[in-house]
Amino acid sequence: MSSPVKRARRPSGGRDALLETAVGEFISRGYDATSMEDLSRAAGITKSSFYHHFAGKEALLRAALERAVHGLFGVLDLPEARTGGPADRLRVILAEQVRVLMTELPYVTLLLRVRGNTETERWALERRRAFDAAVRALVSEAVVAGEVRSDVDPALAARLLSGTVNSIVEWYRPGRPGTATLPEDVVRAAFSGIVPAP
Amino acid sequence: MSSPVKRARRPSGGRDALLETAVGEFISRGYDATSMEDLSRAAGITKSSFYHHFAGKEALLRAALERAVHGLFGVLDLPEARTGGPADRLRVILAEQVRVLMTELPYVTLLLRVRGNTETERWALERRRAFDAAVRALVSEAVVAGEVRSDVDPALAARLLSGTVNSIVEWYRPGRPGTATLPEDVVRAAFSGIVPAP
DNA sequence: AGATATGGACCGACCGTTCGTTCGGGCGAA
DNA sequence: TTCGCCCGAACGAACGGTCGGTCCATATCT
Repeated sequence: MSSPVKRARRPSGGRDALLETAVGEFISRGYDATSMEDLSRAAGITKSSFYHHFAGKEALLRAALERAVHGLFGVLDLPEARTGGPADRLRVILAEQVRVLMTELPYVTLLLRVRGNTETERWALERRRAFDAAVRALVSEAVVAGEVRSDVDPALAARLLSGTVNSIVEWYRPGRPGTATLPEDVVRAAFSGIVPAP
Repeated sequence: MSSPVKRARRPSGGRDALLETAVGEFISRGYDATSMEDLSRAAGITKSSFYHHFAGKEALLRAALERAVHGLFGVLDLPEARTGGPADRLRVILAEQVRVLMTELPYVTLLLRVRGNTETERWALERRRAFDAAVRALVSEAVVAGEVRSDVDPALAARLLSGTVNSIVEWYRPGRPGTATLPEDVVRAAFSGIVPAP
């Protein structure tokens, strides 16, 4: 038989498990405030062992941010996000963006906290801007097509939309009750009000 | 004549000017990634001179966070925020919260980035939670009073509201055109949709 | 008025600590 | 024996913070 599935024998695990642990630490303390020793301790190995799996601290950040960016842009490539009226496409993208945010929570959280100190962080910021620009263009399309009320500034609406969706990472935690319908709830809030009149 | 107004003769200025400069650096690089030498350079004085005005790095953070918290809680004490129906009070608080966010932009921005690494940061987090709890209680009141549609989960609505409002610090910059009506625009977006149907 | 003392603002040099990273080697499975 | 995985010890750099002292406008003394 061919080589079986390589499974982690130690609790520290392989690259992916190490990355997940590290991202968790980055999120709870902040990237700069987290030392390589913090990461090693959380993973159950020494600092020098960590360098056997990753070239350095920034390589960890890079790997995490790439995963988040990949997930986010995957939403834009979805078939349902590329056909139909602008308002419907916007609905699909919103709901899917929320879903990516839920499944890739730690990585997207990290992406949303990047400040642009290093080349890696600046790359991530540029990708975020590109994503937001795509959403903004879609809102403009929807206004022109008359599919949303004309008293909205597309730029403002797009910013508030991004802000609303992205803020979910501040409180959503997987496995908590009442969040199964979150993507649809967010779409409804966006189109008919967060606190709608009766 | 009595002693005249003491005015800063040097560009570096007194405590307030120093604090403003420091907060600006904290925001653009992140608190942990900003060194005391970065701050001194930005203020035009040496590191040791900076310690003449502030006890240390954390004292700067504390001063900035206190200013932000004070501004935010001032909104809850407004007369219009304490009388009338829950929906109207919510409207007032939302608009005023946006206004505080605009006038105290750098300080509130810093407050929203705190992670809880030090005692000062944990205090700030606790104050933020208290503010959010007040808003959440108000949303619940509005639902009970029938002033908003009953298909909203008050907890979710309150979280999305906070997220939407707070996300403004990510893009709002003073003196930019088209933001004069921002508080009212946010209230409208919250009650009838960010991207409202026609 | 002129000499002297006071105190706030500022500075260069330095301290101990912690940081990210490197290095040489140990150890068990294949 | 090789190779993946791991380790303790150490590196130079940068960090937050301290120290003794200079400068100078103003207040006080003679």
